[in-house]
Amino acid sequence: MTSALPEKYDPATLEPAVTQKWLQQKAFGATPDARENRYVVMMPLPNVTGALHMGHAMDNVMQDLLIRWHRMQGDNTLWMAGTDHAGIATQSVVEKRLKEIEGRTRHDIGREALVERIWAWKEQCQTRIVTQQQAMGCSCDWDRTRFTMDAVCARAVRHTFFRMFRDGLIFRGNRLVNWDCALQTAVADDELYKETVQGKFHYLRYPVANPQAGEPTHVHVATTRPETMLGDTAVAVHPDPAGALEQAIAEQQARVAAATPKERADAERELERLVERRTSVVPHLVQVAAMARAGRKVVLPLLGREIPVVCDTWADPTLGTGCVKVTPAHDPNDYAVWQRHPHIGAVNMMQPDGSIGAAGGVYQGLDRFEARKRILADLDKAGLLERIEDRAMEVDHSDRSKTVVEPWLSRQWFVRMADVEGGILMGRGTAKEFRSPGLAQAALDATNGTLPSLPGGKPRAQVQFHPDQDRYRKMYDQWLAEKRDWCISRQLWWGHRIPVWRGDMPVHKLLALEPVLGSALQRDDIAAWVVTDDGKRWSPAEAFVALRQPGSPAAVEVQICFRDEAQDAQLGPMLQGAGLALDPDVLDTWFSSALWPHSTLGWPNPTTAAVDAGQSPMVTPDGTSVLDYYYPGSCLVTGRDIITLWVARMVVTGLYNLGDLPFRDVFLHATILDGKGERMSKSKGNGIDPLDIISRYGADALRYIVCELQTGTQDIRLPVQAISPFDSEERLIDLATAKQGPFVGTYVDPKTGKVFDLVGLYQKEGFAQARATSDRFAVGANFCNKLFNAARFAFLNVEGCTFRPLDRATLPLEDRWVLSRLQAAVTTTQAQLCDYNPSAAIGTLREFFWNEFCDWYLELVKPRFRPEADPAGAAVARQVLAAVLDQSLRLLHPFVPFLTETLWTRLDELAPVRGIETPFAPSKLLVHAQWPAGRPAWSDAAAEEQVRAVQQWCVAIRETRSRYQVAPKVRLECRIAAEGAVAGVLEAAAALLCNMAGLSSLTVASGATRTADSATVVVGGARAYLPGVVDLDKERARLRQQADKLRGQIEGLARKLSNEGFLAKAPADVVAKERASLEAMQSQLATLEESLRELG
RNA sequence: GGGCGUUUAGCUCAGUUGGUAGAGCAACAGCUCGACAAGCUGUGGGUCGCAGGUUCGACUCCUGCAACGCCCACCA
Repeated sequence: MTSALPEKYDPATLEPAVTQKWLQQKAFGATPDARENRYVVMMPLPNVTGALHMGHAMDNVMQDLLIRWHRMQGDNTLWMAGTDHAGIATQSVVEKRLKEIEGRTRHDIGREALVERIWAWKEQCQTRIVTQQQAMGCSCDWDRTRFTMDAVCARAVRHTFFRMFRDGLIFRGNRLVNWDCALQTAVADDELYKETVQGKFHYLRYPVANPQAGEPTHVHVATTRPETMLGDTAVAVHPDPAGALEQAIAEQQARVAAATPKERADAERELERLVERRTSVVPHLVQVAAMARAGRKVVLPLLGREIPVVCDTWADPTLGTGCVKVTPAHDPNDYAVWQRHPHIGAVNMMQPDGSIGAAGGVYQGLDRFEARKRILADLDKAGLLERIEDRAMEVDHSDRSKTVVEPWLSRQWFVRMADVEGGILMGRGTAKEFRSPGLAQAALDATNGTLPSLPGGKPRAQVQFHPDQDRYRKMYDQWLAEKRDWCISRQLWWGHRIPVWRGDMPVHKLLALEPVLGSALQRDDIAAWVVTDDGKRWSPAEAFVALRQPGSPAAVEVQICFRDEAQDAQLGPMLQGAGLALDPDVLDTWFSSALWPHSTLGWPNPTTAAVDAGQSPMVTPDGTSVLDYYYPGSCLVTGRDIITLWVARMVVTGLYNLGDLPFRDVFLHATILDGKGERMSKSKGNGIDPLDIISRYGADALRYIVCELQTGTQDIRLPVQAISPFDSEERLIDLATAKQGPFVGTYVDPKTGKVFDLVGLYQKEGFAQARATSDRFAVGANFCNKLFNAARFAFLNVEGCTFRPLDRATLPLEDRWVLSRLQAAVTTTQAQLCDYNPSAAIGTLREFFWNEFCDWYLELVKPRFRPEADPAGAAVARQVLAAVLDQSLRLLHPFVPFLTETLWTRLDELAPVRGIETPFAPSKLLVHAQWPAGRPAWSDAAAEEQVRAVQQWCVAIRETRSRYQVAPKVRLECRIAAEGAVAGVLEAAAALLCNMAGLSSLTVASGATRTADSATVVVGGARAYLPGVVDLDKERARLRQQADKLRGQIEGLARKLSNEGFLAKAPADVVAKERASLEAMQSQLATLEESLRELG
């Protein structure tokens, strides 16, 4: 069977056939074997929130590039694929659609129905994602694909939670969280974004309770969120307002003194403002501070609750009124005040849905924004609203629901990231066990090379960031250094349920249970804690002792976690009988993705991992597990936006569970932006589907461009147009200027005013689906077309090629040259890939293949394939051609795998054995072919030098022809006046030059003379005459122009070389180089001048 | 407010340790010559954001400024 190529390059038919072939042959499967060298990449698992966009394409292509490159280098290569359930993100997408399309909320349909819909959505997304990845050529081991909520991952989550819980690293605390009132869940700091809103700053007056003579009757406070006053538990004032203000004034004076003229005015204005407060504010504050010390109170307006005045340095006499209302349950700073003054207490005035709770008195039930209006109106009526100022504010919004988040006091689960007393045992029970001060510290040590050595004394590996180690490590370090506790509970319906049974229990009941519980709780698959209201935490054994002491609390909370899920069913009923219930919350999605590098490999026990039907086993017949073989991995490829969210957490859990890093290298690729410079994202609806690009340009073109775009750390702006679905003729709509439509990912066509759908999610709603396109990818398609056609030409000529050992020294010039250039390309490409520079690597290959191989070599060898040419020469040319094509296909394969694989098959049919001195290693599939090694022996400086001369002459002659508009078909006679080495080279290469420059004959003689109608071509110090090209005026002008340009350059160089400073201080080799180049120019100028004299 | 990044041809971007600026696309002129018009051949185009400094010499190093972007913190 032959695989003859079609006449035209057509990726749309070629690529699916290749995909099918790869998948059928399971070409990407990974199985542990005897090889020591392995290469493992864990795919940054896409969320099942929609289709992939170009940002994912970048991520996937970079990984595939590295994977294919390493696979060809002979590494045992695993690329693990999979998807993330993405708790809040997925649930909110499904909820949003429910709202948009059906106008219903999750509460309308209920928990079960919603979860069911999310599963259906997940299946749909996952199918689409895998389709997209396979269309892009991702060479993942598809038989090991995981999902963060599948049985294998779920078990790892469970075990990790259990271990951390048992180690006391997971705890439940009453903390202020960012509350999303729309989704009704806590969200992490990094799930927030800022938005500037026009808000108002309200000055309120709180009456003093029973004011005494000489005391102010009111205390003034200011707030942007007046409704939070319902939760106020104190008013704070600085303990020493006068002193604090004086200090601020002194600091400002110093600033004025040091200010640049430009800053001075502002600094002085600020100083004046502060000085003015000495009289306008401080006397009042001093009185208030005295009242605070006297234990005086103020009356909370509207509610009539008396609240204390406290002294706290949080209240800043330089700002606002100098006094602050304290709302511990709804403001992080006020929360801190509460921690310093526990007696003031905290009042949570808000319900989970953002409405006012029971503490809000008559305002109960109102939405917070409605309550704000009513409260302001009522305060105004009571004469307690001093004034209102407009003010622009940066307000936190939830990334998922796009609504304002509220700081909200609630009980949540946390992972302790800070150092703990006695440290933490990392990798417990493994050979790599070590002790770390804390989880965050372990991750910091991992990038600083300060992890303790392995038990044998060998130093541990260190995480390295590429391509800018310093910059990205700084980001990572800065974030981790805060060691902030990680809030892991989410009040969602979609995710891993928190596996803790808990409930309040009267102490006498707990103590009565000791005989039963005592022994059970010592098992190593059960962990339990007893927690008191005031935050004490005891192990059960400690609790049984402590709770018998006098003064112990009457009730405590009991928390129990089982290591294995099955125990929930077995022992749950008993716990329920004792008044405990399974925590209703689910885990933060990052908790499961943090485990990805080992959960996917079957940790904690690959032998018993419940893989899906049809998947590859986790353990080979000889007993090697994928976890042992493939962990730790090699390289993590991702965008810099999740260094903190994900990278750091994977390092933490890898060290904690296994005592070893999940990867050594982190490759951070560029971010893809849209035409407006905004990051592509699913939630913004500006992400374009790689399949749209593929359908127009092909996956190889997409990959080529994505590689070319990845230069270093530069973000990539990708202007995108939609192809109008409303016209029969193609019409492009610029997405940077088109207005957004009603739903995410829909836009309005400016011409027809009709809405179209770019993300393909609203067909059912009747919106026409539009494909996106970007002409940037045409460049990639052009390259593929060139590759295709060059190969086609080669195939016309290599048929019947047989291998016989060639002696390079005897090969014709052009053959030695192309092998030398190939060798250079191999070495350079390898270095650039090692350097994580795909753009440079594909640039090198393009340059070699197109500008050297196609433009010169193919043209140079063509004569040898003509029927009248020497058959022996043709045979050698065939062999060299096949060999260079072979190596080129291998080199290009990681970049443009589909086309190269297709061409490889054909090449194998036409010339099964290829090589120069010895045959290259064969392979049926290019995927598994051996990567070209550098062959220093193929470097041939002499051949390169000679071909360079041919090229220079050729270009110079072509330029002359072009200037005189000599038709390409017209073959010119050429006489070159040259001697010595130059003449030798030209004589040897005369045939090549005639062929390339369209010459009928070439004579090289020291005494060559021009005819009257000759054009003159000057290269270096030699001259060529092209008779028959007459126009003496034009010729003179041309030569003069050349000479003038040269004179300018010579003048500059001469000036430099006459500069004594340069001669004295510049390195000798630089001076020598400049001298040589000056001499060369002078020689060429002399020749030009002589030519001009000849013309008269 | 703190930290980081970017600014080079009309566009998108390269430019490794300082030695007079490169590519692709676009533009212009000419080519249907047996692989390729998604191509071939040739041409034009830049005060390297601005101002100083170091140096014999600065796109490159230092300082300041401007514009744009990102991250972190804060905002009663």
